[in-house]
Amino acid sequence: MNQTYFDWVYEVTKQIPKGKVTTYGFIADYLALGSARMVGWALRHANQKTPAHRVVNRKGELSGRHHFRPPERMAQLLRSEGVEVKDDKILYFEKHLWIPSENIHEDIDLS
DNA sequence: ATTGTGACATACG
DNA sequence: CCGTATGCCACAA
Repeated sequence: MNQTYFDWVYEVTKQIPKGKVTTYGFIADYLALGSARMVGWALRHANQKTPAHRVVNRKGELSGRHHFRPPERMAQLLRSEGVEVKDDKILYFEKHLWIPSENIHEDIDLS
């Protein structure tokens, strides 16, 4: 099976530690391929194993919550990991921010 | 090949 | 703060 851009997005997303979050832009940046839009689009196709709730937009807003069932689940998952969420925004966003390019030291393998 | 579609980001008024 | 415009580019039809 040919791996696609989507698979890379999933791999990066799976590297996000519990209690941390990152943005669509940083992921796109790390991949140096596609764009932030592609990341969001890819995550829409993400399976349940992908912690897509740890990816938010640049303002720290849960812009993808409508794709969760129910939508409140995204914030719920984040809170359960110690991330404070208020009004669909992450509080102390910078404190929880996790940047792929500064934290992933090994290349992602596509098998 | 062409068109439409985005869970975005940035710039501008 | 809000709305609009533009760039972005993989993917499906």
